Amino acid sequence: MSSAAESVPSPVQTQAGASAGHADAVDRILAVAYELFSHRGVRDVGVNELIERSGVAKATFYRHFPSKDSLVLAFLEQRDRQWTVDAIVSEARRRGTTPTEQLLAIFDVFGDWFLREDFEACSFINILLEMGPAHPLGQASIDYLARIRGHVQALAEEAGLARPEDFARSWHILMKGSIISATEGDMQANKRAQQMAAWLIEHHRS
Amino acid sequence: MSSAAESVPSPVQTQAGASAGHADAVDRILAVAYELFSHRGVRDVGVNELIERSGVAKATFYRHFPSKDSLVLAFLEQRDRQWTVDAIVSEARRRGTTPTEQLLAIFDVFGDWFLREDFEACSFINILLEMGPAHPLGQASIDYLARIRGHVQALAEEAGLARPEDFARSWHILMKGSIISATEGDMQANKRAQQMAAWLIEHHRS
DNA sequence: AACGAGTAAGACCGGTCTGTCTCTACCTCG
DNA sequence: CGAGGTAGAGACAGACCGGTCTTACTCGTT
Repeated sequence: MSSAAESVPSPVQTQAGASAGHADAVDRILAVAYELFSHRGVRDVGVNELIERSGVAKATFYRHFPSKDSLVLAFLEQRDRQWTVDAIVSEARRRGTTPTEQLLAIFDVFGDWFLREDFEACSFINILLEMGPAHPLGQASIDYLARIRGHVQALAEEAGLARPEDFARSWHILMKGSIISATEGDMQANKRAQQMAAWLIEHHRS
Repeated sequence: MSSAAESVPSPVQTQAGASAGHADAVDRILAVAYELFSHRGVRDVGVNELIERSGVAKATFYRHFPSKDSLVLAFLEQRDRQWTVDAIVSEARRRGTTPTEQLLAIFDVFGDWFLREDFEACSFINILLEMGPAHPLGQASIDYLARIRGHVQALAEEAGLARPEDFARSWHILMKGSIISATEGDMQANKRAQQMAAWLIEHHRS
């Protein structure tokens, strides 16, 4: 179940005392990986491009990440922190005052996100569909998607809605569907989903 | 807009008069391509595997399809016929008597489809996300997704619903979101989407 | 001053990719 | 019969893949 966030080489405690001169190689690799994986997926990005863009030797790369897939796992964890938590959930909580407002604000945040010219869709969906649900990276993506549902479920409980888990699963259908529609070019997808989301809230009151 | 269904080598009128002895090579290639592309996407399937599985020489393959991408375009067209039209839309129309029932029956058909052990998700979404919306194959996928919306819009018009295009776009969000949820393993995703779909119909009456 | 750890640079390996080309066999039509 | 088109089989090219390994350099610590 929670096999997603586990043994990925933590970029924090890199090198206990022997902190090398330049910016840590691990940090540079992770920054480049985030940029490339989030916009182009996994298979389209090769190890050679990753090391060239991060100015790192191949041996250094493989000292910190035993395989390309392990770097992808680290990217997914980073994506959960920077995108799911910081960019979406925290921002939506900030924009609303009541839990219900905060829930609906998710689709306002989506609206701003859809308009970015480097809109990259949801990496968890992308990688799940790219690798398939049986692949370890697909499994990890499923775990992180479940974490997103967990945030929604927490807000539903704060709002006192009935059957919070069912609510979160239906809500997530609206989130994912609107992201695909935005990828197709529908810039009003967030508004359409938000309208249906309001009806969903209404039917979960009581 | 409608650049999707165009110059793909039609498997019907292959060889006007010089019909070769065995089953047409084009038909075998297309059958194998449908099986492999629908379940594993584009990049995971190589030309060598395609020709081996269809018992065809490489030169024969490239005589009929100038590139791998052109075969993918032919697959997308076939997918539109066999899956969108025959398996989903026609089946949903068969299951319901009124246009409203036929619309809601889409999610009953989805329910049966989700339960298949070789459930392969939506090839148009898969390839759109795999190649990106800027790639020709991603563009073609967007076109075929628009055709799906066209079927929904037609049913909405038959049902006399208000703003049929907006209705179809919202409806499509539910279809796509439930497919992703099914890929994650939620076998009730069709029911959740169907409930929200009923509310959507309700709000488009008048 | 000497050492060891970590680094950049890049050659290298075996394998895969799309796409081209050659060769031979067959079948049909004139 | 013979020509032309289509077929299967497969070698080959050129690029790229993930991953291993060697070399030389730069540090901080002792």
